Amino acid sequence: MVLQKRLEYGFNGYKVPPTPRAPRSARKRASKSWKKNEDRMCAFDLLATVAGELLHEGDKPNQEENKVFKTEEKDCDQGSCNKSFFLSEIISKAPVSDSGPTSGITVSDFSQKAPSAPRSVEICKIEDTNNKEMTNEVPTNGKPPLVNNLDSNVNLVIRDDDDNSCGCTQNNKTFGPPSRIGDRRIRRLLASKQWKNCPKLNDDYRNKKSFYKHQRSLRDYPFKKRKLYQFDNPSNSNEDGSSLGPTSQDPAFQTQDSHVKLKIKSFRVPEFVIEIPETATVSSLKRTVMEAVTAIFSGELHVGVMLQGKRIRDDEKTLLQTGICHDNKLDALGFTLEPNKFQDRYVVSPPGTPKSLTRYSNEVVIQHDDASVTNSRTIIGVDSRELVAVPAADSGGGLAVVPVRKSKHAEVAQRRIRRPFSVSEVEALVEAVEKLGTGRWRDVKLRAFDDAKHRTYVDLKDKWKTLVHTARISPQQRRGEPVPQELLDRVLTAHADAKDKFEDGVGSSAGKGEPAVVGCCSGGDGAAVRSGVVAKLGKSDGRHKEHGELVAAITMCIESEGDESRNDGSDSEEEETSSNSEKPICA
DNA sequence: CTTAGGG
DNA sequence: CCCTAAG
Repeated sequence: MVLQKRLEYGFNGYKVPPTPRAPRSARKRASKSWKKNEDRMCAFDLLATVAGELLHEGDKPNQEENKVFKTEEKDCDQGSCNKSFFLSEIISKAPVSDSGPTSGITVSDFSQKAPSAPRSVEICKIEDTNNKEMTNEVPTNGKPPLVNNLDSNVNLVIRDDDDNSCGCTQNNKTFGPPSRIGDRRIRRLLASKQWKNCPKLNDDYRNKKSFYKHQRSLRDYPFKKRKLYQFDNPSNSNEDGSSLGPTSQDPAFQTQDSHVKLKIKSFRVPEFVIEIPETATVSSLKRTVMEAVTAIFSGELHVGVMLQGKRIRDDEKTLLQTGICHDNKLDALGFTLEPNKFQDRYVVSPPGTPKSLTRYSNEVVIQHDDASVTNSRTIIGVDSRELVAVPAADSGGGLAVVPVRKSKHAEVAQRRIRRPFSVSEVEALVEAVEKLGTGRWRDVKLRAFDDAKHRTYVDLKDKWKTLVHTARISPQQRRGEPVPQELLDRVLTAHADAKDKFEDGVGSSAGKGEPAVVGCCSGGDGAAVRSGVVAKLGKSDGRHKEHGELVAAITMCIESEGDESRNDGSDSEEEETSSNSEKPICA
């Protein structure tokens, strides 16, 4: 199930290695499988997860959860809450024909919304993807409480209600340090019950172990089969508090005869701004949007439940008691996702200086260095967020997501995003290798990429590898931003030199460098074009950083939906992943 | 930590 | 890019 999968992959969309540190094999597996879903919007499933589990958990309240939710106590009812994402969820009997175009992520602009829109479900947008009237009939089978219809659809739409500034600020601090990892947060939501009495779940390996174990059991439990507590039995809570054993909760699963099935057909992300150069590729755009959206949901989120426009504060109440299960109006039930105000902050450097956005919650920094690039910028942010200046440490041009891991614990090892080498970088690399030869990547790094923190010597070595490969194939087979033929020729030469040196001890330059190959490369007008590029590029001062110009700053590397799997494979080919559409989006 | 290669 | 076996 997606749900399970998502849990494994974590909140921010990146794979989450098995608990503390799993065997390489396992991690590798996870990594592999993840790649295939890399471009998928995971927030979607995530939300589904939240919603589903929320209900599930709702039946059996627990302290841990209370802590979490109390954070939002001071909430929207006072019109003070800013930044809450309303998830309007409805249950309709409309047969699911097809989610159609609405399915998936829709980025829409809600900026038009009335500033004073009351924080009620009314403002929630409900998408009827089928254009059918949404009804919320209660099952006629006489079953009272739960609106449960296997055929029912639930449209979940996220509405950004940011008009009111949030007053629910640091309350959370009172309730203990929130998890920084969204993924972890979710897990806590899922199995918080079991952790009620476990104060330091983060540090205890064994606990973690059992925790995950239990979690798995939870996840594996067929979603539709999960039962909800129908009766709020005080004694239950007691049991909860006294038991950590996974099995202690099981009875809950079997008590009910009716359950709620939620199906999210679509949702919208809160308003945010993205600005990318016109020369960016469509795939770049996609990636950018993806990252932005992912970022929004990757942090810690607070979940609130609203019924009839009213916020349900009592977490101890059962769904039944709150009436959630009864006559649900179409939009009666709503969820609010509220990013932790302090964790979900983006860091934007002052205008004029390189833009950088930081998301602490998932410890990913999105940076953009446009010191010399005026026409390309990427802004990802959520309005009314706390902004903090942060030095743009990244020297490479373009947008980059740099994992910033501060916690020494076994953190999720996120795959670095692809950051195609710009022509200027290639040039710098070639230049360095020409002097140092291959095999001294450390030196190459120091010499030419010392200030490019995101380029490790391994990266350089890899790049060289692909460069050699690129130089050997025909121009038509190359992808990404074309590398000037001149550079490729030098690559082959340098490579041959190094080879000679090693094999024959002969240090002749040029000479025997695969003639056939060279011929292949220089042939065709492609080379001419590239030459032109070279000319324009001119001599750089050896520093690639100053030449983001060519690389439309957005080094986004979207593997186009179709052939994404190709790239992640072995040789990460050249630049702009989406070589297929290197043409400007407009003009 | 670096290299060198396979994936 | 990642992961690793070897220096």
